Amino acid sequence: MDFIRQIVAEDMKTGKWNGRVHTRFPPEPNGYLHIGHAKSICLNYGIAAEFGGKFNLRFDDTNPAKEEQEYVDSIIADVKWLGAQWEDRLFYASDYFHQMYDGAIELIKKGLAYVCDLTADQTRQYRGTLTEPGQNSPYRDRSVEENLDLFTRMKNGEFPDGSKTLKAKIDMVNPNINLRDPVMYRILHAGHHRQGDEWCVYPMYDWAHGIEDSIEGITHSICTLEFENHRPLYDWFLEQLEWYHPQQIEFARLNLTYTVMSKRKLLQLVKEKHVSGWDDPRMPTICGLRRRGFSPEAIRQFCKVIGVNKFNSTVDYALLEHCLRDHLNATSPRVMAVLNPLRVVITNYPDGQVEEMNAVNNPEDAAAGTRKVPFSGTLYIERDDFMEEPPKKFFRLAPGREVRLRYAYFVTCTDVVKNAAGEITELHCTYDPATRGGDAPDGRKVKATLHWVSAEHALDAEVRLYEQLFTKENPDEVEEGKTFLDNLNPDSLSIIKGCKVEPSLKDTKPLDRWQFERMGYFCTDYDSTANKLVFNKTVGLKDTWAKIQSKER
RNA sequence: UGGGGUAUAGUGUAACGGUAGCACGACUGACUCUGGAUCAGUUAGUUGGGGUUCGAAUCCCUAUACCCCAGCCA
Repeated sequence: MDFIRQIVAEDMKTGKWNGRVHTRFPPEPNGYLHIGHAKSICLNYGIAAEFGGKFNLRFDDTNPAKEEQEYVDSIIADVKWLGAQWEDRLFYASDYFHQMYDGAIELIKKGLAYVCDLTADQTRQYRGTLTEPGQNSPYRDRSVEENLDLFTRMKNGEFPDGSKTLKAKIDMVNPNINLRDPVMYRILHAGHHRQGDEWCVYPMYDWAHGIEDSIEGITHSICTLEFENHRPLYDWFLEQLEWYHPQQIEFARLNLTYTVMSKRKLLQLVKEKHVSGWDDPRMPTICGLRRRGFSPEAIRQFCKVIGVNKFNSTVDYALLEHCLRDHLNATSPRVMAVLNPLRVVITNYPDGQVEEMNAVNNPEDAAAGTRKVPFSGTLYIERDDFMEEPPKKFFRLAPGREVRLRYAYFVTCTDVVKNAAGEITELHCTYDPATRGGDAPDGRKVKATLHWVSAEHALDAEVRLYEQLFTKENPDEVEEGKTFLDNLNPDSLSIIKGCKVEPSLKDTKPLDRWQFERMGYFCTDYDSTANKLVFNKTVGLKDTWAKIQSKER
């Protein structure tokens, strides 16, 4: 059990919150959610679910300059897709603006907040530095009446942006800089995506967040490590207000190898078109992973196994892939698809004959049933499954060698047909009619089983292959003068056209997940239509042959 | 140089004064109509130095390293 669940369990035992558990996920709608957010969602929702508590989805929309409805919509869709349930508790911080305003008036009346006329620049100077104390603002000792009057007029829009702020009167020499009279409100004559033009002052995070949690009756306010320095402020505001006071707990955010997670950088990748959009299958965004073919179960399992801690760490991307394969293996229907087709003619197969072969849909799941796959005298197999001069450990097809065509027949390669340039254009094989279905009655064995499609029945498809978006485990590790963009992998996307897939894929819909036998897991793309099938490679199967090859190289 | 945090195999984590365990990865092998899956096994760790204790990853001292904080962002 992680340290946060231990705290919650202990609180349940002592009755600290009267047996309640109430968590929340509070995204700012200024970007798309990514796998790091999934960690937080799974943590917060998971704790609520496990302890019989409640979970809120709340938009922390206190900065109209950066926030948009588009992000709100995507976040709702992503949290829902991940499986977290908030029932009727979808909230917006901006709906609490009146309560925040009232709270500010209260603090002014207690002499704990004041209107300050210092500019942003001056505020910075008065704050001091990490090692030097700050100085009191000359406006710090205004009377309650004057503060009330000025703050009201700030709210009414009488002053221009940046001309005044409301600050908490705490301690300008505190070693924790966050406590040196932090700004509670700034003037922003900006329309809010939900509140319209009602407000000319907007609350800052430190002031707003505790109030939001307090209003919603949150018990455990779980956030990331960088807010640890802010906890004294979170506590201070709620103590002075004497409002209901949740406990803030911080945990380490997720880092993943070969991945950038900062909103700024993800936004840059999108804006500068290094990727096709927020849902580019190479992006670590939830919508990107979804389009890539990830399942919510796989992401949830990943969030479970990485654990929760207070120290920074970087999780190996291979662990994510492991969780992915694990779930996809159990659930994905198998299908045969030839990505790089090589034509095969079965020379002794009766002219014009077509047979329907029985194929298992998912050997991991008997309930998935079987299907028929058409077989004929002209087929396609994978080019990589044939070698004219096979090295020792290559078990697949080669001249004179017999292999099995999955669910069909044993075939033996008799001839290699080449064009003028010496490239292999076609293979001639013979088949053994006695091996129909894939088993030899005489018990003889073959070392390989190949996937195939019937040339006449196959559907054309485009397949998009992906590699890591970055070439370095840590994309932010760069030489002087370079940026993470210099670590972009130029080969992260390759598009293969002219792939041949079995006819059962005819009616596939976007987001359908498949295993292309022996190739990997694939997901039907949004771009796919009945006339033009398009698949994304989610992740390859573990490939021992590829490993042998790369070792010998 | 101020304050707040954190250090366990290659990676992610557990052990809460009592045999350092699990997972991923890597490597062997078995099995297999997916070179998948499955199964069996191997590999490798408590940041350094002191102390307390019968006994320390755990408690104390000390050193070191890393992360966060000087937005009218969250």
